[in-house]
Amino acid sequence: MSDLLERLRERGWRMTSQRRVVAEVLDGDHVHLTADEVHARAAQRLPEISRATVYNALGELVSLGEVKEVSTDGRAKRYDPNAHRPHQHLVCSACGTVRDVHPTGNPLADLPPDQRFGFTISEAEVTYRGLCPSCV
Amino acid sequence: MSDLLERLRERGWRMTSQRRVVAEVLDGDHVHLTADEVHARAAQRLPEISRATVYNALGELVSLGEVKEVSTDGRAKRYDPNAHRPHQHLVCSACGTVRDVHPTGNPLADLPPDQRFGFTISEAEVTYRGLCPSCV
DNA sequence: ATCCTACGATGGACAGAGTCCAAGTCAAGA
DNA sequence: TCTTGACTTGGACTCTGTCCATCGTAGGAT
Repeated sequence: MSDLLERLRERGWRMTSQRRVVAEVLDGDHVHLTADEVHARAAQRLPEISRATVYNALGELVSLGEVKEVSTDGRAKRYDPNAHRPHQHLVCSACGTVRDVHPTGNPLADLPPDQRFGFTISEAEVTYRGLCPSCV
Repeated sequence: MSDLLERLRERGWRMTSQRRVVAEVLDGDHVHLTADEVHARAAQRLPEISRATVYNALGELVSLGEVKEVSTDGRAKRYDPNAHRPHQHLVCSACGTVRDVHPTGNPLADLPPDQRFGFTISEAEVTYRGLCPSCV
């Protein structure tokens, strides 16, 4: 079944029903749920799961590198399980929908040394904003 | 004196002591303050200025296009008065410092049509993350 | 210079997102 | 099956931001 569950088990993540449900909710492509959305979906299967547990599990998945946090709008963070293939995000300014996209080129290469100001740069995050087909 | 103040006056922005102080605090280069930081600095000069007023003024400056909102970390938004020259941001993952940078190339051009999924894209925001010289 | 009034400021209540903690529960190894 | 350290719970708390009724004032009118 789920690759994510497999990997977590292999890495010795203590499996509880709560963690399983959170991981299952996040599994898949083009998933960009907020913590509250994850909680709501998890609660459909496990009604008494608490918000704190969801936050804990999400935080651990992020630490493990299995999920990426995405702040698209300065409001709730979204959690993106597609952490293993580098990609960027396309965000609808109206409805907030998020899509994974794969631009050509490497944005890191576009930052010349004299623009790095002594920073040790580790990543470049690109967010494309516009209106999605349903919102035009 | 301040270009920003000049422009605001010309555009008929009703000038109050509070608004003046907020605009003065924001004036300058490489300024990326949070609303609370703006409030703290404004309060040094005008002790009774309220948080609501700062938020109102910031919101209006953003609507007027004189200031850009930047969410670098999913926490407090930062306000960037350098709204007239397009630029991107370099953020220290440790201390949160933000620098304006000017990458070469146009990130919008790096998103091929088949990666636009019917969106009408209006901008591309690039955030470079890494460690600043003081945090390495 | 003074008056008017619509627009702006105030602060306190409220809301949304997230963190923390003490106490209870349970996964998984012995 | 037992044990125990790790996990979960829910409520209190923090931080960021918004809302609103009331009060104050900038700046045009006189």
